[in-house]
Amino acid sequence: MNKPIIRDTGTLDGVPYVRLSDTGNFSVFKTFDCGQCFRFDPSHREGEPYAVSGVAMGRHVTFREEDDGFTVVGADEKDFHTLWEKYLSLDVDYGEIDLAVISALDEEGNAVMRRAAEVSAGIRILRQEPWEALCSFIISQNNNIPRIKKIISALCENFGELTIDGRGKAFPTARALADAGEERLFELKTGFRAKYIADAARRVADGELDLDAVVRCDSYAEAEAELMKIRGVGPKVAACALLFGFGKTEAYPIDTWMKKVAARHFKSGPDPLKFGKYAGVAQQYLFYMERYMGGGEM
DNA sequence: GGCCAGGTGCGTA
DNA sequence: TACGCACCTGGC
Repeated sequence: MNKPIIRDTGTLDGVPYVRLSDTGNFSVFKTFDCGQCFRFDPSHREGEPYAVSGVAMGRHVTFREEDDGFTVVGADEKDFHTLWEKYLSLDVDYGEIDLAVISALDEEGNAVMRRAAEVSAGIRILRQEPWEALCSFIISQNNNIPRIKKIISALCENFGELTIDGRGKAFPTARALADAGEERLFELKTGFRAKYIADAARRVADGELDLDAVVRCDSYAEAEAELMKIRGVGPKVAACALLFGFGKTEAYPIDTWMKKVAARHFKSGPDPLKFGKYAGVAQQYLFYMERYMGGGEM
């Protein structure tokens, strides 16, 4: 695979930026539109190239599409290499993964996967911070995306630290949410999830649950079991957290959309084990096709 | 006004 | 083990 090439660096109104080319088929739009993260929103003006802005890794940042790549605003060259290249999974060969996921099933299944990979081309599985991903997907249960974003934004506003450039609030630490307590969390409209967030925050803050150990854990079953000790974390929430925050690309979250796509396109399954290490990417392609492309009809 | 939203825990057979 | 059902809340 080609490594991204840095075309230009500089500052605009005192804010550093890095412009990149040779980023493969990477799509800012699809990556941030596919429901894997909840702290970014479109920020371009009408008629301008698509851009999203938000806070991740404790920094305020903008990703803007360019004709030959994209620009990161709010980062210098060093930030790009130490933070965003990994965050955006630009070090991963998606060409190779695509080939693997569209040849993992039988003939009929492969045709569906080819279509899903085609409409999802450019999506990257983000490597979000473990605690943020875990907490976010606890909030996501039995909930819709606008409200999920609203709740997370309220948590950040109330309990998050200011970003280093002072333009936003970081995702609150587990300690901050543990100290806030269930009642304060409930007041921020988290609903029945307040006790779940409080339980997760307490376990992490107390060191009872070591998130870094879960990241390092080679066994998916063990990692999943560890997260599922938290009240309110079932297989779906665990899988989402592990996929989007713990680097477990074999995680295969099955939600209502995946049930729809299975019913629509497959007699049974598909069997995630057939996708092996890249089940999570296959899942995201199928999910995106069903959720955002109306099921992938031509 | 009832149903649903990227589920989970709990009670019941 | 396998269901059905309640659950906070906001939008349609």
